[in-house]
Amino acid sequence: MKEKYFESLGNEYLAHFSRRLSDLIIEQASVILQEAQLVTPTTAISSILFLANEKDVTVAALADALGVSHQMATQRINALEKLKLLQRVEDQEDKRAKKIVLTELGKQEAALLTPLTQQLKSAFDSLEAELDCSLTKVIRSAELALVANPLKSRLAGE
Amino acid sequence: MKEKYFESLGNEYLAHFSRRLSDLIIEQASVILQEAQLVTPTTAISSILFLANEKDVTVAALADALGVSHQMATQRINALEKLKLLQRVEDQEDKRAKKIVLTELGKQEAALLTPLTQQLKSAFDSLEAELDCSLTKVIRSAELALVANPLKSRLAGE
DNA sequence: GTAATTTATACAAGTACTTGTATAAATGTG
DNA sequence: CACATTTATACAAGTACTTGTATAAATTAC
Repeated sequence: MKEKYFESLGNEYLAHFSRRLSDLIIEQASVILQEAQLVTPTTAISSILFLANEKDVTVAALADALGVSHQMATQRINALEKLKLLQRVEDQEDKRAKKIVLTELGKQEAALLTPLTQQLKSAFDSLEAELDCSLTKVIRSAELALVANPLKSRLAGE
Repeated sequence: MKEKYFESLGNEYLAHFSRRLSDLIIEQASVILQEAQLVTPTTAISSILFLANEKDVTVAALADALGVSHQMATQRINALEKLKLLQRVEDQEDKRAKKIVLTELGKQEAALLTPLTQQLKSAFDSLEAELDCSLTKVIRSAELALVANPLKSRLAGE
């Protein structure tokens, strides 16, 4: 098989490969969720589990906990609200804030998701064992390293 | 500093971290391109360089070379055409096909991009040296491993 | 040599994310 | 206590990708 041009590319293609890996994982995890009759989008698993375990969660609290922007949290919540997995409830003390609570359907999802998440963890363990590398740790370290010392400051001759 | 909930998450959050790394790299690389007065979007660097080095490139050839879908190639070409970096030219032999050629502006970009890409490579080398891990290789290996043996087949008890 | 298929391309809509902007309620300042 | 600021939320548009659908030209099949 002739080698593709992109296969000769090196680490300057890292963003591309990293994005592809992310998309692939989401795709493969979605298959598993769908087969388990779950409606939660893969990217919302962590939101559902967090809401199942915490009380008095606001948009801001969810965003902070999951390490995403408020805008992202709003959009994920909108998606889950459409799926009738959660509801926004007015906060009586602070009328700006809204409490986010799982519906009955949402709680059922959470109950099914919890064991599935454990299984997914073990699937990723199998992957990391095969690669002989703690992929998650390395990727998170890379992010921290780039935040501390961005590409610009790593250019030759700077 | 209190640990965020998401920091306690393990590899089941791999897709999220991988996506974040990709976005961060694109963001940081864009800064460098913009400061160099370049208009090429980061994600189109490889397209520009490929077109600068190859003749008679069609949409299909570009997609194949870069390892992306035809739809993606079409969209990237559309974006670069809007920026006046390339043109579509009717193929006289095969009237279905269109040859993609860089404009003068596109060639200027390519001339500036070539040395910058080398610098970016060394910046990534510095990152990999710091991590003591060939990040690109690991990420590509992960993708190949997941294609060969998807998450579903890695679930405990299968 | 007409019909079915394959090849080459492109548009449109959907997902997950971003930034920019907006609005309303709480808080802090003089 | 009125005015400015901060906090909490949300909508809208833009990017990079996906899938689904469409169209036209070349190839193959009989």
